[in-house]
Amino acid sequence: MELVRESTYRYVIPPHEEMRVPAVVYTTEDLLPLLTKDEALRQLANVARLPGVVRCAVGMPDMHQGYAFPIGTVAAFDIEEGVVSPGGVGFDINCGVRVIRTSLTAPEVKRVLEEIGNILFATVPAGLGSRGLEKFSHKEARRAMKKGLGWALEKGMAVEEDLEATEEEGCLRDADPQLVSDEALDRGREEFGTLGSGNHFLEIDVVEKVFDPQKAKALGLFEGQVVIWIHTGSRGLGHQIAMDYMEKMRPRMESYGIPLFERDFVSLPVKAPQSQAYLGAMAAAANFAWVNRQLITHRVREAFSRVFRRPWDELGLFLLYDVAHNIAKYEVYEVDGAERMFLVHRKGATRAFPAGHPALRGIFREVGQPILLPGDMKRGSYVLLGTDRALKESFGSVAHGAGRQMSRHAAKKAFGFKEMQEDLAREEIRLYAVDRRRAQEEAPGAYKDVDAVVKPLVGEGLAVPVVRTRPLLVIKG
DNA sequence: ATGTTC
Repeated sequence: MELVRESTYRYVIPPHEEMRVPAVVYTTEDLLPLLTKDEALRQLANVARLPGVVRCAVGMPDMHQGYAFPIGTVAAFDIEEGVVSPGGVGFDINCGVRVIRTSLTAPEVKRVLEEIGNILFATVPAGLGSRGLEKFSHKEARRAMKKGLGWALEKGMAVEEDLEATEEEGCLRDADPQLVSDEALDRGREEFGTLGSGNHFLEIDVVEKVFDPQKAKALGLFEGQVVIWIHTGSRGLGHQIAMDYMEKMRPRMESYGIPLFERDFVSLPVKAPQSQAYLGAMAAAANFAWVNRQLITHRVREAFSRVFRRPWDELGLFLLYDVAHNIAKYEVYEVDGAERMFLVHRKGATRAFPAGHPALRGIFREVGQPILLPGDMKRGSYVLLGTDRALKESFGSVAHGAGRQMSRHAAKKAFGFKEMQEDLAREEIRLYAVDRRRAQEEAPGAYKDVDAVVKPLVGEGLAVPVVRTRPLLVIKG
């Protein structure tokens, strides 16, 4: 696969064979060997072969092989000529990240860290197959999927500020819960407010470095501050919807003359009825995921309130922001000199809108949209801001995390749980894990260095760093 | 990622 270096951190696969547009990859020389060790570049070239793909297929520095589209991909499709692809969204629909601010400092929280950790570990269901504390009726589950965070607001488990600080205000209006299968709905009903497993986590971090004091202040962030990270998605519900619609859409591809590059590389024209149905069900799963992260937020607020014996708002536990990194949405871009609506797929990629963007609410319209970019449980995570450059080059998108550099299998063999826990303890990081063997797959060494992943994004002007945080306490499924 | 098997 020919990869041409066009600038320091921007590489291009020129269109060849049936590629309709180039593929662009943001990376560093150091990360380049990781990009070529699997099928990710070939998969990205396949994305560039799909009908109606515009400008370029974009690969991020955390890109690696996935089912169909690589994880770490952004691609936009023309509404008339283009396609929608469930494999361009991923199985965990609206997997995403949120950060809760606090007005607490590290020393204040360290004194009670064990108590908070024990409460959170007991009250936030985590692990594979974990069930929520409450099983909702079919009707209630459908209402939640239709209304997203508006539903949590009604239930007294969210405040208005939470909606303002969430991408799409936590609700895709196209959601149609009637398009969600009974099987998917039944899985979802038991999964409200659960963390899940794999790379999902709940973390208490401290802001260890401020890159931009003015922007940090505008976002309510300061050095030494305690913040909480939540990474989870739509659990079995989204997974079931993705599978259901791949099965429905696959047999229709031939009649539209769309090639099937691999089993899960399913796509149909945006206008096809099956595509529209997928988008309605996908939106329902996305809304469910926002509710899921909100219910966990509610538990976090309760835990802090209990330990500090003060209401959560007095402790400053407001939402910094919530971003989706597995989703497809209609967005406006300028392509070939004209502004139009496109269907943007982000799979393992985070939206990165700049200040002034009409989709942003409140303070974010002035400052820009926070990009929440988690690293690993030892080296920490970044908060950055979107830029005009990202809007012009990468469909307002950047990477979604450090990205794996080691397979799950290899990581499990390389890292024992106890040595990992001890290694973290030396850094004063407390680790809780439901499944120890599964946690081994998530060892820091299994991930790329988050600093290295952020470097090309900042270097090419797609994002501006605001703060870096480091973990004090980690909960894994 | 996922009732650990698409």
